Amino acid sequence: MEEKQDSLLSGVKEIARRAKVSRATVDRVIHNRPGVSVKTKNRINAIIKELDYQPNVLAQRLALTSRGIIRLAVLLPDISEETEYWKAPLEGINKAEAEIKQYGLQVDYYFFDQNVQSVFALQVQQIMENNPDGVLITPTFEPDSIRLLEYCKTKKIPCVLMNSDIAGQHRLCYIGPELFDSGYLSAQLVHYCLKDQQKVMIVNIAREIENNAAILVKEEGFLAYFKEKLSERLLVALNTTDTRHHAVAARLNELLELESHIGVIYVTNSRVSLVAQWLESIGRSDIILIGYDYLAQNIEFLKRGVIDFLLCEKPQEQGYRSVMTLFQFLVFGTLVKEDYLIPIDIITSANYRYYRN
Amino acid sequence: MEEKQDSLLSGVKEIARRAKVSRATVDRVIHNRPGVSVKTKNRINAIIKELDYQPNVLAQRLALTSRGIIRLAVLLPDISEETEYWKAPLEGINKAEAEIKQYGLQVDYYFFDQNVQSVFALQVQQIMENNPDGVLITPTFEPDSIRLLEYCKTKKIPCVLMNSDIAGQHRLCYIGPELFDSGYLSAQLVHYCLKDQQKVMIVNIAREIENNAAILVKEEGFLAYFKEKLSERLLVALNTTDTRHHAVAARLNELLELESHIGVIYVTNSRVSLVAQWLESIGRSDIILIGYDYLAQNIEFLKRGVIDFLLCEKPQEQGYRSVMTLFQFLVFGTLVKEDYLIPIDIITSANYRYYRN
DNA sequence: CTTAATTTCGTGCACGTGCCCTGTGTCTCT
DNA sequence: AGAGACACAGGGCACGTGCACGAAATTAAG
Repeated sequence: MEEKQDSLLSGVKEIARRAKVSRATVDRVIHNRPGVSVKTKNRINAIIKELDYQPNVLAQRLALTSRGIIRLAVLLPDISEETEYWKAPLEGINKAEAEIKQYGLQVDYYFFDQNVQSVFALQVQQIMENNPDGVLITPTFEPDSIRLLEYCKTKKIPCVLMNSDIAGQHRLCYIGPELFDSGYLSAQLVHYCLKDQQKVMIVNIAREIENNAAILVKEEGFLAYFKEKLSERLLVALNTTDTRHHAVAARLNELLELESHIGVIYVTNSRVSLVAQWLESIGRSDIILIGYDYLAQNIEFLKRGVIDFLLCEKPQEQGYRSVMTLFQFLVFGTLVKEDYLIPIDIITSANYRYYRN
Repeated sequence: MEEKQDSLLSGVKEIARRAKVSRATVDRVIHNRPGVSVKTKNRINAIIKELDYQPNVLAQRLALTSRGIIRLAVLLPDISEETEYWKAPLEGINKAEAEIKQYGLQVDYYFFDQNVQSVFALQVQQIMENNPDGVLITPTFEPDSIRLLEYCKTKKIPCVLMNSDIAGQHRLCYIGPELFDSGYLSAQLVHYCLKDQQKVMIVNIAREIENNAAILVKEEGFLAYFKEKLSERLLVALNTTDTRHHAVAARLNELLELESHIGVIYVTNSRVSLVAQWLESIGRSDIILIGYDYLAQNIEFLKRGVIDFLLCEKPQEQGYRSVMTLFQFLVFGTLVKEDYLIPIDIITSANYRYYRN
């Protein structure tokens, strides 16, 4: 025995003392390594349970520092002017990276243009060739995403999906909002604001609407609410794949001509600022405008009362949490029980100051 | 020199190697301890800056384990049936405690009845006698709270205020919502929901209304919105210090008799479930109801559509963050730049599933 | 110049864990 | 009886930091 017999030693030492074995043996039991008889194993496990032993996370990580580096592959849309949104998840990822890089972790970034599927496919290929220890992707294009997921499954590489999900695929977890309920919630807000005899316009602005799962699911949720509580006849839809301002404005003018009793407009993504700009230009401050995401330009319109509600889903936290989940899993083997569904936050001009993305 | 000359040692060792001194000297410089010549100090500081040295938090804490325990005093309302709300901050505090107790930290709890000032005063006295290293309080009664704050100031004990603030007092920081804007936001929601010719009822239910800073400030914010955007004449006020259900219901019935065109009711605290119960009993599902806090009973009414909006201010996170702030300050000397204003979240039947207190 | 006082700096241990090595005793099979 | 497999003991190193103690260098006092 190397230990003093009296005191409240913590951790493995104490277990070893009580079980009258050495630290090494306790260590073997804790890590399920061979070389321990069943009898001893049981005895040690009983003591572990009795003491409710929790390993000292600090010491654990510290000890792990000396081992080899772990490489994470992160696949994200790049940050163009038109998709400023993706800055936020990236910031979250950077933050997580900064926190854990000193513990032997490295993040490799792969970017793609959301409008160009071939680049996405290429980056997926790259990731597979580089053989990372963990993967984090936003599955913008489903077929290639599934290819990557299959690869991860066979290689037993944990993969986290972020921002939108793919049903029925094997993955470590999904971290992001429940998009259906996001649309449903929007409809509920619309309902509260809607006066008698007014109609609602639902606006999709994106280069690829049919391939954009996020938009489609939100719209589905939105429609579901109207079917359930109101009537689909109150809805007027507008889709435009031309995302330039004048094109959007033209379509909106056109439609407003036909439907004069629009009381609320719901935009299914962060492009709501285009509609806000238009609304302001035609001087219609009476129309309620609901859209997505805590972006600088959206907040400006929110302050001025042009945009009334912004729905936000903590993109920064999504990024941060995704990386941390991979980290926890790879380093400590923390098993992930379920998806982490991000809250759907409602932001107005009265509470945006306190929001944290 | 004890170091190998070649490689990428991290941390203090590397600095020591470059400065051609020992780790201990670097250590002294980092912690501003005496015993280092000005020349050496400058040289080391330059290298620290050059390398952008960040201490390894893990190793830091680990090393601190051996030192004496730090005691935190926490002063909270106790959890009675009528104030279930306080369970949440307590849970947050417990969570933080669990995380940091293995690093030599201990939390002492002091509870009081929100209706009995004398107990509060007594507990304040107790805290001062026990001479803690850090203090966390919810300043329900202002005079005694100020007494404690003065004590902390002279003794240089850090003190965090949670849930509501006291203006102009010296303290480490305030962690909680901006209550004025909370009321203001409620009024904004009311405005969106209000139909023509409808009036709004504002309801205060509490034993002590005049002494309850939280209620008063929220009400102020609410009124401010109406003065600014609508008219005070649309408001009907109801105060009751009798918090039993039948008393509240009686007062509500009375008032509804006089004012038949009530379209929205705003309850300034978590007692909103009392109003919800009454609304349901008289079968008025048309009246919009807005109140506070993610409590089980409130959520039940939210699900059933009796309550329409709940404003929530992450009470659990408030507790967690308060303790962690004290911990960071006491253990690492992390200086606290400013108050942490908690977001004001809007919860409806469509997004409550994803809310995290 | 010598000696004491003071300043300046180095060494070694501790924190709890993971993982390696060597040695020793025990049991089983040939 | 000898060989091999197994179950452990015991020690050691590493991770990066904080700190007590002692050694060395410098300065002040005699």
